[in-house]
Amino acid sequence: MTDEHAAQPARPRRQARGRRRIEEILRAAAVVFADRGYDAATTNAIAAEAGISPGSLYQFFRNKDEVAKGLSEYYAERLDELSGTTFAVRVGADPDVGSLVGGLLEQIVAFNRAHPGFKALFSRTDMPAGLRAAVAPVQDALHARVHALISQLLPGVAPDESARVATVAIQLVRGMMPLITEADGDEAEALAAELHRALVGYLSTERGRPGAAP
Amino acid sequence: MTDEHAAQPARPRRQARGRRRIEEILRAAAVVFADRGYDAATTNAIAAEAGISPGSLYQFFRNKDEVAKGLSEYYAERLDELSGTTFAVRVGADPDVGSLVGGLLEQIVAFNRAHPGFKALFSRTDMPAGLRAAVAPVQDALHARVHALISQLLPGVAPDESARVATVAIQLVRGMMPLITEADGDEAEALAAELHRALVGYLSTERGRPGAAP
DNA sequence: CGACAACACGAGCGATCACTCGTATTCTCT
DNA sequence: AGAGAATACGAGTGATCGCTCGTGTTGTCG
Repeated sequence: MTDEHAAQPARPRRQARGRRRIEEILRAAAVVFADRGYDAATTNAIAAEAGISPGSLYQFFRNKDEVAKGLSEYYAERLDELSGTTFAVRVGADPDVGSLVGGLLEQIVAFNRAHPGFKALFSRTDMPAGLRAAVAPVQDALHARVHALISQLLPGVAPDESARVATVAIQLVRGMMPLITEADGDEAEALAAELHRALVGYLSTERGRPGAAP
Repeated sequence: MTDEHAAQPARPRRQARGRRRIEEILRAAAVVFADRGYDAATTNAIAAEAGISPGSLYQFFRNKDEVAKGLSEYYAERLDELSGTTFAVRVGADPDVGSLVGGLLEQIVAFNRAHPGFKALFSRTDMPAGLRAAVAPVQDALHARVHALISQLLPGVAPDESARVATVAIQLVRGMMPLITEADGDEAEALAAELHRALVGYLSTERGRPGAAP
């Protein structure tokens, strides 16, 4: 939520009250995005949820896309907190793909449940241009992390191929996440288990030197 | 595009001209949905693309959601044409999952390329309520077909589990399709190959009686 | 305290969009 | 031919929404 290197128009020195407001607005935005989706969410509804006036929202965010950007940066920080424990797994000589993916998936599902607004910003297959631009940096950061992990898992694979594998793995998870988070209890567990199968199956397929087809 | 059993308000007896207009409107809707997405598509833009006035569009469709519904039914018919050749595969005693999935995938990718509006209606993870309702019948029909196929592929699996497998398989494809259709040439091929790996890997994982781990 | 900036308000502006309505033209059926 | 239905037009309506602006309040710093 910190705000580095600004653009040309001098940005205000935030007071403590203002910083609290920003947090509150992002919390409200998450709520509204979560249950109406980004397009249907109105800035007035976000302001109302935050308990402030529409004008006040624009004291802190230039427009709706900037709110989405702020929220996505917030999520990026929350993900960074996980990365120390989750993504920074040291893969040994003989990695157990199943339990590795299992542990990761469990945390990712938990994260999505804990942050219902997350999938409104990240788990969309088609995004309006403004939203896409707002979340792109965070998407890229996530991809870099997953790519690093995949590279360790598939040591012999060329970087551009492992980058593609990372893209695909992320996309598979993104596609399934709405199904999982919207299902209840047992069905959610079962769907998560299916996603686990899919990922493990995917990452375990032969990917050797060209020419070898079993 | 035929129109069965109407609701209570008596529907007009369509003339040949009207039937042609409906086709033209759906074609226009596909174009506009494809390059702006459903939410950003305006009914006036659809009318303009179809070369008619906004009022004329509403001679044939009650509202925007009905246009989406009409288009999704059109796509359903196109998919039905494929089903004779594609989905009605007789699975032998020893099915080759790889080539089966490969053949299917090839046709599905081709279908998505040939019908750019398709993914705007079907490959979204979050849909506005009206759109969801409009495409639900077609989604269900597609699910039934895939489920039938999966049941043949996984003979020992209980119906509710194979239904879930069908849901997951469809979702994996839906998630990947935008990536594939928006990539160009080689990258699209590579991504399709990755999706193929993922599906085959997924459908080939052990799913037997509990307790048996290789 | 004085002054200046940050924060806050909420009515309302301008633009957009789904959809309507009055009217005119074309088709179909007898 | 003539009547009624279907098709066609397009300016316009009502509602929504992102965002602004004038004004007032609170915090900060000397």
